[in-house]
This record gives sequence, C-alpha cells and structure tokens, in this order.
Amino acid sequence: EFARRAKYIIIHLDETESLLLHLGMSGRLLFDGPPQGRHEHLTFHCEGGTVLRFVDPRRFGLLLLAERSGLASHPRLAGLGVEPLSPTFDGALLHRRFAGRRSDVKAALLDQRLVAGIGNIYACEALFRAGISPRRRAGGLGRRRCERLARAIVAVLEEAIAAGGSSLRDYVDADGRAGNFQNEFRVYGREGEPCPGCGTPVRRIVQGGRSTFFCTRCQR
DNA sequence: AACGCTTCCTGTTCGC
DNA sequence: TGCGAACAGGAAGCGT
Repeated sequence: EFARRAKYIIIHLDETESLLLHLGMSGRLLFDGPPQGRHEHLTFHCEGGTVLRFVDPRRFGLLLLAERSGLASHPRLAGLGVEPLSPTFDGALLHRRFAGRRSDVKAALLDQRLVAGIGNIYACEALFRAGISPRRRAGGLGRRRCERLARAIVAVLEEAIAAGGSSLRDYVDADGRAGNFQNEFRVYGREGEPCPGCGTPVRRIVQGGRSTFFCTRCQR
C-alpha cells in the first residue's frame, strides 16, 4: 500500500509500520528486473516473488522505517507545506504563504515548508509559464501574480505527471521507464537557446546554489 | 524567524 | 587520450 507526501514515497508495510522513502537526486525504485550492481542499497523480496530494489548512486536518498501511527508528526513530514495538487491550493493560499518572505520567489518555491513537492525543474518551468521573474521577492508578489503562479504550478505538475515525469539522466519509474516531460521544457536546461515565447536567449543564473533558467523578457 | 551558504556523494560532460 | 573542473531531479545543518 503506497502513499505520497511531498517528494516522500510512503509504503505501508502493515497496520503498524511504514517505510519513508525519498529518491533524492539520483534514486530509483525498481520492481523486478535484473540486479542493479553496487548502487543497489536495499532489496525487498516481497510475498508473491516481486522484488523491489532501491538504487541510489549519489546516496542523497533516504529510507526510514517509521511507526505508521506517528507518520503525520514524523520530523521529515511535519512542517511540509500544502500539496500543490490538493483542492486547497490556489493563488490566495500562495499569496498568504509568501507574505513577508524576503527571498527570491524561485527559492521560495523550492522551500518545502511553503509548498511541498516542487523541485528545481518545475519551479523554473512554472515561473516561465506565469511570466514571473525568478528574482522577484516572494513577499512582493501581488494577488494576481500569485494566482497566475499557482495555476502555472498546477499545469506544469499535471502535464509532467501525464508525461511520466522528467528524466535528465537517472529518473525512471518503477518499471524502469524514463519520462518524457524533459522534451517539453521551455526554459530548464536551455541556456542560450531561444525563448519559445519571444526568441530572446534563455538565461541561466544561480540562486541558492541551484541553477535557474528564465527569459529576461517574458518573465518580469 | 528567516535567510543564504555549505555539505553530503558519485557519475557524466566539457574544455583544454 | 587524459585530467581537472563544473555540473546534476534535494534538503539538512549551520552560521548570521
């Protein structure tokens, strides 16, 4: 029995215990298939013969055994922000969560305590679609911009999920299949290429140690 | 509080 | 070809 919160995969083992799993940057969870070599850190042999392999070359991932009853208050899960695909997420909520934040809106989108589950790719893509500069202060965004951003976040996530996710290198689903959304990136990873909106070369900057890709003309 | 920088680790790509 | 540098889907932990 599987669940998810933010970027954590939750596997309910029985009535009392659950696994908390995070793939980090390079993690994979693979059902069956051949052994994966030295980066296969944990292998589950399930009832019925199914094998589940946790593979993570960079070891930024996480796998914890947790009490099911205490999951909501687990240190890793408590404090996570709203799920962007939940019905309660909208521009007004984003506006409230951003209020008073002095950091760049790009950094705020990556802050899992504000909105949960947005990573570097989808932060860049959502800001592009919303026409908002990643360098804008989060707390300075007005309601209208927050509404546009909220809609862009939902659209990007839904499209990415429908496309099976984004595979830069490592990511594959549990059946070993790569995603396709990387073919739909409008700015991420496209430094120097023409913006799909206006042709201006896409710029890359670094914010909080992470690459940000954006169009200086379309995103204000 | 909230912020920004550093760190964890391995693999791949890029420029000389 | 070899070799170091830069870079990569994340987020905790640390100072300030």
